[in-house]
Amino acid sequence: MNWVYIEDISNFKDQEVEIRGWVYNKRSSGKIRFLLVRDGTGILQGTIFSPKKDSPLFKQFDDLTQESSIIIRGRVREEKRAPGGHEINIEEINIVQIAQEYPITPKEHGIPFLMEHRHLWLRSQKQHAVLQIRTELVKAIRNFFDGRGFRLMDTPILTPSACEGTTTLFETKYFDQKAYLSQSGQLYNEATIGAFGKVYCFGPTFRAEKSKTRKHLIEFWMVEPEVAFATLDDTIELGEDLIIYIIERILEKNKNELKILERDTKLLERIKKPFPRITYDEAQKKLKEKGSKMEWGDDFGSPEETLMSNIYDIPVCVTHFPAKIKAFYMQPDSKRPDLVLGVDVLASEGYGELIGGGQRIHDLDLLEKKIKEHNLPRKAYEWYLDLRKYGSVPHSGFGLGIERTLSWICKIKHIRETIPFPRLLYRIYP
RNA sequence: UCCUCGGUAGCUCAAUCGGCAGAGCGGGUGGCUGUUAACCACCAUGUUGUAGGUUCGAGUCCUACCCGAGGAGCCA
Repeated sequence: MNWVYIEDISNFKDQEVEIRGWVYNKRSSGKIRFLLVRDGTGILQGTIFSPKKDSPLFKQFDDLTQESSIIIRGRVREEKRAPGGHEINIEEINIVQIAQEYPITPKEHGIPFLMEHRHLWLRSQKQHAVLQIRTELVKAIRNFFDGRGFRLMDTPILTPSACEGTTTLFETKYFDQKAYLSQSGQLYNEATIGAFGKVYCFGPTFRAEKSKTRKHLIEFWMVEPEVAFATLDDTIELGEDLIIYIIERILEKNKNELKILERDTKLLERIKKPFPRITYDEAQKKLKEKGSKMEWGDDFGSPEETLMSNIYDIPVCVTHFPAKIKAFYMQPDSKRPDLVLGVDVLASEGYGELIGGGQRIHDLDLLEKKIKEHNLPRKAYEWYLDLRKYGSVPHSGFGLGIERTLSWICKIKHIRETIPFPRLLYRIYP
């Protein structure tokens, strides 16, 4: 018999097929029974029809519990009354396992309970839809960079010291030395561009910050392109192109998932290039007018990010930040040395920073000076300084947070639902 | 780390002034030939987060602790 997946069911009209999956729900009405089966690709309604009450199929149906694993066989029909428009007349049920009483019922549950059952919660429709979009998002990102000739460079997760020094790192043992979990692959990719020209890394990132908000994960995924000879403007344009490519791709491939999530796709459809650009100076002034207490020299707070996304209905690029609120490697603006050539791309609809990046310092003397100013251990950065000794070039890049981007596209309230097993402050189970 | 809120049946919640701990879902039993989180009838379900205190009497008041949620700072 023909084992098929539910997503392909419309190709098997009036044919005998086999479906392997789990009981999503069941209903009965006297001599007709309805079985909703889930197989990871969709949900299909099966019917059992019998004039006799003591039919063996009915007995099997009655034994089934929510999430029991089964293999069913029968003929596929088009059926307007069935959810999804297709239905299977069940002729045979093969019970793989009768599930114990399933904790997640088709009613409401609280967040603590669902988080405790994350391993099962993934089976629910909305969670399934978000993660389905996640796989498409990752594929889109890879296609985008591969299609533009970027080389994938996997940067190390175990690193000998702080990449940026400022944020908190997870410390671990490396035999008889200390090591830290990576919080960015950027510095390493500033080396690989010397070998490959344009590169990207895509991997997990760890931040031991005690952040407890809907925008933070302790472990998250980030894609970081880096391009030799690229300026700030080049990197902004690359970021815009990437975001637009992702959106177009998901709008095309994930119509069904976006519908399940009740996402208003009009807000995504109107995102076009170029994104509005605003300097830090202008942004600070504008925010002050709108009632923010932010002074020149302060970094954007959460209320400021929200204010910004109320002003614009597509993502906005903020550039030219005060040097003192940004990382040591950022290239100063030649006209205003107190500013750096950095960019933050803030999402629309209040989803915060999607991209952070900019142009890096390529001058050896300047970089040495900055390392000293930031009290960083010079020895750890010897290799990084080497890159400025042997054919140094202006170069730029950025990092885009996968989960932030996904929560924005799906309009999910909390970032914890955008990764199968979120690592959060105070939660590492399951 | 700080601020705010919460913890009662498997789940979601209710319980008036401190006075018998209860409803829906889920589970069980029966009914129904097109259900859409089906419906109808009946049945069972409790260390009220933990420890102590006040009181004739505590889910309710007090103290400490534990766990969780929302937010801030920091960031992608």
